[in-house]
Amino acid sequence: MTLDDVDRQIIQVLSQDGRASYGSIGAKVNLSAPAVKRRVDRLRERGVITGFTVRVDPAARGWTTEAYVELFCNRRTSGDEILRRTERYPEVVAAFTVTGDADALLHVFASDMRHFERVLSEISAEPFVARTRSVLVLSPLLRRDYLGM
Amino acid sequence: MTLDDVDRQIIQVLSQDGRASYGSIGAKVNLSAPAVKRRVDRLRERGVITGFTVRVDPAARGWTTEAYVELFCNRRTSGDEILRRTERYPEVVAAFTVTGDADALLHVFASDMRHFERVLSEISAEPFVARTRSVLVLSPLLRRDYLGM
DNA sequence: CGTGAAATGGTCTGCCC
DNA sequence: GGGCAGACCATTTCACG
Repeated sequence: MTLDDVDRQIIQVLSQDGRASYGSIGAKVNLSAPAVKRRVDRLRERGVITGFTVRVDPAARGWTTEAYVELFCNRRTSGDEILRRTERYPEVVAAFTVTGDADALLHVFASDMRHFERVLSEISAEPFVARTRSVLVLSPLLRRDYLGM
Repeated sequence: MTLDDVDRQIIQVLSQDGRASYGSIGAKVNLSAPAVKRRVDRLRERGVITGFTVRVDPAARGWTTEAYVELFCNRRTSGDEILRRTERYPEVVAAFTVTGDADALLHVFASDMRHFERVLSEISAEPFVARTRSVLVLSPLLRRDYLGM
């Protein structure tokens, strides 16, 4: 379960370039390419690295509307049920149960305001949802995809 | 600025495996490897694809505490200033200006509650911050890194 | 857990459609 | 815009320290 310093360095390099070759990673962390590969394979097996993705600019893809939607549930609704109902919306990119007065928090992308309004009204109509409160993103200031810690 | 259907398919494949070879992508979208590469290069030039990253499980990396922090600012603080002050915290992975009573929203990861409390008090002590309100994540239900739209 | 070499397979350029 | 061919480079597996 413990990550050593080299593991952290490898993750750091991959976070900045997920397609970096094992050789080039090795050059930065003073390791040979096979050694880097073995470490990456092990990090995947251990579940630290869960995969690789492309970073897409939401606006450039045409997703101009971004919001966080707080969900207030009627009865005590389980996280599993919230997940099952909300993951069917492709617009929902993240969902959490949270502390505070709301029960859950959804991160939502939509192509425009009309689209967002439609999705919001559909989510609001889910049987377990009592009400919602939306916070719309005005300007995305920072989007990191890794932590330098 | 327009993405055609093949571009969307390529992004979809890359979102599931950011290290997929151009040949294997081409097999799925009925294109040759060089054709896929040319499209990916063009998507990068146009700013649709901003890069490639590794997907890391926060818990497996030791980040067990996750929170959203709403920022209430004293005077009218510009987004630029909020960015300049908050990006110095490696724990802050995302920042937005938002609608509603709060001025900005921060997405924060910390190794534990003590760590989070320390970061929160440091952020609260920033001169432009009047007060904060934190929503702690209990269970991450869903983390998508792409939209199927 | 590391290295170095050898076989495989992917990338990428130039050229043609 | 896409396909093809070939040179080049990365990945991957192996034996070995």
